[in-house]
Amino acid sequence: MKIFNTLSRTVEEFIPNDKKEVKIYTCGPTVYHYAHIGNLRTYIFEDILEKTLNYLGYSVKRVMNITDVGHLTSDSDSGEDKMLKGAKRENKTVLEIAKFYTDEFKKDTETLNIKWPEIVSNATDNIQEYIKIITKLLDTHYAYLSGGNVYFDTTKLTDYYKLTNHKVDEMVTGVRDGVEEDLAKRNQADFVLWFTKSKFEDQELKWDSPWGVGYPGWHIECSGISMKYLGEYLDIHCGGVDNIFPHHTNEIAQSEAFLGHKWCNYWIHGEHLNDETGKMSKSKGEFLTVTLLKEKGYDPLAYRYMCLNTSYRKVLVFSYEALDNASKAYQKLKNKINQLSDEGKIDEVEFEKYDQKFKDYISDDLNTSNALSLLFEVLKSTLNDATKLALVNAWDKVLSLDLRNEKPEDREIDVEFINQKIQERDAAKKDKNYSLADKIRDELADMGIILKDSRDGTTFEIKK
RNA sequence: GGGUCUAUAGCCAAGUGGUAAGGCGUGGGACUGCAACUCCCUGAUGCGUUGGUUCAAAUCCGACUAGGCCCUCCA
Repeated sequence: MKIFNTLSRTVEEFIPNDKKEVKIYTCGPTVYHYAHIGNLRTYIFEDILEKTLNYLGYSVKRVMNITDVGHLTSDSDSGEDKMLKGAKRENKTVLEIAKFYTDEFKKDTETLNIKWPEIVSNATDNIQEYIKIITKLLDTHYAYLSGGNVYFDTTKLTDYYKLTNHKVDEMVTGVRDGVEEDLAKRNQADFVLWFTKSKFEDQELKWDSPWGVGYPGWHIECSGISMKYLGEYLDIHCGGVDNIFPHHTNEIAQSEAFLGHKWCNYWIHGEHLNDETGKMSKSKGEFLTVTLLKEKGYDPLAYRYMCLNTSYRKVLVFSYEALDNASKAYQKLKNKINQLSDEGKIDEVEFEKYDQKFKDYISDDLNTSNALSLLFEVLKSTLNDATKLALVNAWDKVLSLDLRNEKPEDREIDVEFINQKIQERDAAKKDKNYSLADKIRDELADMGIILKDSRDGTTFEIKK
């Protein structure tokens, strides 16, 4: 497989440390509010990555964190603690908020057919890991104590900026409004590993540590959780592009200083979903959630389709026009598939030929756009239905678009009743009583039963 | 100011040196009582502008224009 590595800014051949099992760490959500669909785009991309690796024969061990402790808390930041803000907003404790929004996030991922990682760990469940790492960093002088906090000394590294190509001298502090310089730091780029002093006096969650009661800095959680579950050598670390700096830059710094060797070989970042004005945020413009899409009558998987129609490395601009576009295409795609019959024998030779093409596309830096085009090509081809369906079923393991409507077995369907209605309508049609015929059709439609007239008679389909 | 990315038809979008995939929409047709669904046909002498390299450029190089993102909250 070929994949774009942010470390080299080129597409590289993917070579895992262990041929059999690929170790992936993905940065999870901060659970202080509902996720918007832009947040979810990143998880869709990571889901495709994991399933692509599976499809190509690798087994994957994937770990994700849930940030359930306020981690804004740099003294150089005047923002608010997001977790605390969420708790205040809803009159709950931080942990209650975390639990609630973790569950909501999980529901959203299920709706979008995103596989929940094998291991998901809360930031607050791994405090001892962070303490272990920080202790060693202090012993080896990569870290220092100042003003009650533990800082990482970035000048101890020669390649601190290897992920971003930033130049130290050109860095500007306080570009964003309200950012102040932290005077306890030795160097501008240093960052906090452990807090005991913060301007946020009401931080709820605190733990004892060798440096006093406090809480971890926000970069240390990912390093700690990753190394705890995946060991010293990581294959892939993912996240949204916004994490490249400072979060991933600092993760590399502290992890490699701790380990004494290279930590992760491939850094893969998903681009954002923007709106017309730029970056999507929870406080600006319409708060686009999965629930909102449903309320507006969209199938959430149409959004997944929209994401798969382009590269994970390109900014996607959200518009209802684009979503309508994707919805229509997705619906038509499913219609085409659901009129195929299971009859016939699978043409193994053709199956292999097309399946190889599919693998070539998805292993080309996850080119899902071409994979979808190939799907349309197959449906248009002269292959028999059984072969087409076999390909659809196989590829949907990666695409996860529910391409075949499940038979609605969970719903009681009175086939007798429907057939009787169809007969009534046929009779009405024969009498040219079209108003009655249309009335019957509309009534059934209201019940979610869609009639389809064809040369061979009328059939019906149950809408989910 | 520094870093980084993007610009292809009304819309989404593939394409990484060999003469512009695919989808949506539009228009026409088949089917139909009418719809819906499905099927067939239909669109860029041109890929932000402009120089250059080359037998050959959407693809490589330079300049310019427009825009996004990052530069200590962030997917």
